[in-house]
Amino acid sequence: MKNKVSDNAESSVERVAADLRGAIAAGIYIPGQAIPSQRKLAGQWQVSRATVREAVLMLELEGLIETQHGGRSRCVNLMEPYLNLPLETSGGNRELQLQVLEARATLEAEAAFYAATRATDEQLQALSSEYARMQERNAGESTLAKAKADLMFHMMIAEASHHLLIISFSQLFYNRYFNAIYGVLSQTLRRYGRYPEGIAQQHARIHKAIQQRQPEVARDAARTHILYTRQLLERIETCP
Amino acid sequence: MKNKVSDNAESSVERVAADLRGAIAAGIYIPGQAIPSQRKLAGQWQVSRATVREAVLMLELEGLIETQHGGRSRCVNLMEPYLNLPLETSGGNRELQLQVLEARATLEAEAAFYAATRATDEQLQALSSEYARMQERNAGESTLAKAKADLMFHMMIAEASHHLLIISFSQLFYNRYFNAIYGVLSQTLRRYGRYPEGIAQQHARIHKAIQQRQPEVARDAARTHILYTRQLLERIETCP
DNA sequence: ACTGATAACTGGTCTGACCAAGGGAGGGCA
DNA sequence: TGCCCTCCCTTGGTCAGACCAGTTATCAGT
Repeated sequence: MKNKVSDNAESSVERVAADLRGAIAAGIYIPGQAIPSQRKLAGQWQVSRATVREAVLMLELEGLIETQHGGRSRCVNLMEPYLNLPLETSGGNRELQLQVLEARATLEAEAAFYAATRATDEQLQALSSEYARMQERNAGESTLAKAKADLMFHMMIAEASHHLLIISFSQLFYNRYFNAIYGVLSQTLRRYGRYPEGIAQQHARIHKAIQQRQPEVARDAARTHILYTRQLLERIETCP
Repeated sequence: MKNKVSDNAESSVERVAADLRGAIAAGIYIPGQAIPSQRKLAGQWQVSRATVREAVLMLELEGLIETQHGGRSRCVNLMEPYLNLPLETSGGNRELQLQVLEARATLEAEAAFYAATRATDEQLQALSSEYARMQERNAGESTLAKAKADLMFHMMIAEASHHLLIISFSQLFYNRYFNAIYGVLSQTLRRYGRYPEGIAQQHARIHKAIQQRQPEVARDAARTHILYTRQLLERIETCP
């Protein structure tokens, strides 16, 4: 008798598609980043390219990846269609900045949590390098460069979370609200002339927690960090 | 410059998929009925079987067709998942019978309309043959046989409509409510000993209108026919 | 440093073959 | 006669290798 529901004898293409879906969901392939070519995937899974093509077609119809003749196939950002918020983010709108930072608090906290849980050793190492680089850069470079270093640090944490939704959302978030977020940093720097003590310490705490794989600590550290930033903005607003 | 929206240079697989979709939507392939094999489709469209397979896969993921290893691929009934109504249709439930006939009035009317508009010449000829056969059978066969002949006549009209939704719905409708519908016929026959005058005339009118390709007339004739049947049921109910 | 040709990719399609599973026609059995 | 079983053909699933058509990175020449 056949068992349609839990059919163990799944076809090759379904197996490949499931693996690929899993890899994407696990953040092994980052949205916007190219996935291996069909030929490589075929070799990797020991199936023919025809089978890989059918699997890739399935994922494409599901909206997980997109292909381009001649170009490489890449994984799409799942949040793209759902994040069409107005982006008048010259950095001047305080209310929006505050809201963005509130949303970011949750996002960063979860990203840090999962990064501490699931980051690969290579990612931890890369994060460590980037952290060191950020500290160097902190002494004597332009505000923009510091902002970008800060962004890179947080983005790497998001990617290390291996969580497709977090990665997708983070990408869009940082792309669209770069000004809103780093307008805070800019104003802070203008006011204090340097990073406030807290930020460097918080970055250190986040970094340490992730490196030591302490998810709860990392989540709390990230959340505290963002809310601290938010507080800075409020202070600037109320005490010009 | 590329035009993503109205890209004229669509790929082969997309063209084949579109054609196949069109053929199914046009009722060329009836739900439940097998579509040509991939090899035949490949020959038909002058493309490779790999391309056909990708097109078929697309339609399968869209839920339009289903494939079975070794078996033939067949077009699915779109309404199946949406028609899980209770089917206690022993033919005794008067209220349900009335409701069914009301729904059928609209369904048959539209089917007749589109049949008169889009039936192929072959289908008109087949319908004519079936109509003649139904008349012969009307003189001296079992009630069940008459009911089945009646059903066949209406089903052929539905198929000639070349309207996927009408065909899908008709299939399920007649399968599930056969008893509810032909309980009416059975009771009518028991009461009058033969078909009421009206029914034969109405069948003739529907048939004639479709043959002469008069959509409006066909629609009206079909609607009148079903509502007449409904009226019969009410009369039986109120005057036992 | 910039530009333009070029070579090395990529995805899209084709061919022909084999395997495995369903389905129908026929023969054997009761 | 009627049922069941087997065999064979067709079907979908997979494979290998090839070619075409776009993209992209490289590198020589300006």
